[in-house]
Amino acid sequence: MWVILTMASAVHWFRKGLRLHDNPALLDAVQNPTTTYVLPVFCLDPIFLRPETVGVNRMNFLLECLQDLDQQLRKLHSRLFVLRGNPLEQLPVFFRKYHTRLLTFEFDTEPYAKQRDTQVRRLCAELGIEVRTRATHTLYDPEDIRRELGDRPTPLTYKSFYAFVTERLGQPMSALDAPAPASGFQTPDVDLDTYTVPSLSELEAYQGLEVETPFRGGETEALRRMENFLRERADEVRSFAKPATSPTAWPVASTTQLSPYFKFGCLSPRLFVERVRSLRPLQQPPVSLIGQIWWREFFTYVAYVTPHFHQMQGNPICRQIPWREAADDARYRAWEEARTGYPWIDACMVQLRQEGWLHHLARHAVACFLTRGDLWVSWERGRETFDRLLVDADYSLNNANWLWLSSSAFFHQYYRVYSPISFPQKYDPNGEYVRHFLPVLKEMPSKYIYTPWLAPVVVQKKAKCIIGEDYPHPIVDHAVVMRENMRRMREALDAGAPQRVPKRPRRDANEASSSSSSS
DNA sequence: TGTCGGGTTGTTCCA
DNA sequence: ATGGAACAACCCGAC
Repeated sequence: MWVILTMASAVHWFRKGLRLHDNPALLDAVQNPTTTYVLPVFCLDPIFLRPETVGVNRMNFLLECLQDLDQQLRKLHSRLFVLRGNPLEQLPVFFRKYHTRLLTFEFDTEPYAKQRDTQVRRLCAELGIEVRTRATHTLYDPEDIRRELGDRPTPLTYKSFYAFVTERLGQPMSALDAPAPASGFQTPDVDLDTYTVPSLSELEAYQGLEVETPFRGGETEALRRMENFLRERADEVRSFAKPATSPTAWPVASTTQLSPYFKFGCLSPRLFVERVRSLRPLQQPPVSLIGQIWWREFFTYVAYVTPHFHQMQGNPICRQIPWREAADDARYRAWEEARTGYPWIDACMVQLRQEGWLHHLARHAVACFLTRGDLWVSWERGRETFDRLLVDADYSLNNANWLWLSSSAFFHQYYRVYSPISFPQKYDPNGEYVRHFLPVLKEMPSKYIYTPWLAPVVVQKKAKCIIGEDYPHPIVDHAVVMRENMRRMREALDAGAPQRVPKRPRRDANEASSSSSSS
């Protein structure tokens, strides 16, 4: 113990980036010449230890990531130190105990992380600890993009973002290897029985909650899944076109399902891009597999530089739309609890709750239904549900996609509405997906699987599913509310966009100029 | 403060 | 059966 107390240490703080490969901040700690020991740390922040915020499926996934990380580190004769509590309180105690001189971590763009990390930096300055960070959650450092953009406005379309970044920044950095066993990775052999990775049952708030997700956390699993997909489904990788994949494929999904691993950084996007590029010829962005990583890049960047990105109020790129009052939440609850009476929507919501994952187009369908399509409930509420239930819930991507689907930002063709009936019909005419996730409809004839309320009573009886008793009546009439909502959207745009020039009137130039000469 | 082409992933109807 | 137009008409970015 005396020895340890006199030797300086470097701490690598894992938050996301839960991997050993392509982790330059970890390598900075390992290779730092003025410190003897490396202490890999994760801090279980109580702000995330609540099932109302982080659902049981994602919490379990996180703990599995930490277990895997610990095991991988032990192969390097190191280990993971798991601190419990607010990092601003726990880290300094740890720093003093182990004479920390250097702190490294992966740069994080999220608002909570930004303010937390600012405080940690301040604290380190007081303690005389050097801080080094690396931006490795995305292909590029968002600060590099911001610097290149200079005074230009933030690109709000995929194409303009992609064109600008590829032209100005060229290829992303290549992925780095994990630290080798002989890399000088030294971790003191102390506190063996403390700072261990907890099991789910040790987290009080999660006791008694059942884990249903099929996703197993960790870098090892991420790499295995990626290599497996590249090997077994190479043709699909080459021809991959996201809009052409099926949202009803189950149990073998039509996509890679790597999103939970990207969310926690179990898998480096740079490594993924390099590995996919080894297969040729490839489909091109935006629909290609690499194109998907660019969507992540685009949304992460815009979320980073946009104030109040997670809400309508004060968000400069968000349409101001008078969504239904928050107090009137019967519709929201029906949606979240899979009781809308539209089998396609409800089946999706059951899969979301059980597995913590939905195909991208299924997310589109339920998001459109909750907001501009049918229920006219604020996208912020749907965002909260996704944030709690998705194993892959990511601040930037989740908010961006809700902005998109509610046609609040990025996407503006609000008259394109997903039908909860004909949309799933083209992928799954027999409704196998619905029958699996809503067993109450298992016996319903295919003709009525998406519209069971239209089935004659004898058919309902024969299927052992009486609408109104065993399965609810539709909460709204899609054909009717869709029209109403389009009109509402039109009104909201007229009211909220004074700079907008109405197309219809356009009488003459004089009138237009006199009405707009306000300053 | 114009114009126009295009926007990862709509639906319905008709030929 | 598949492909194209009507539906109603948005905003962004490039010129």
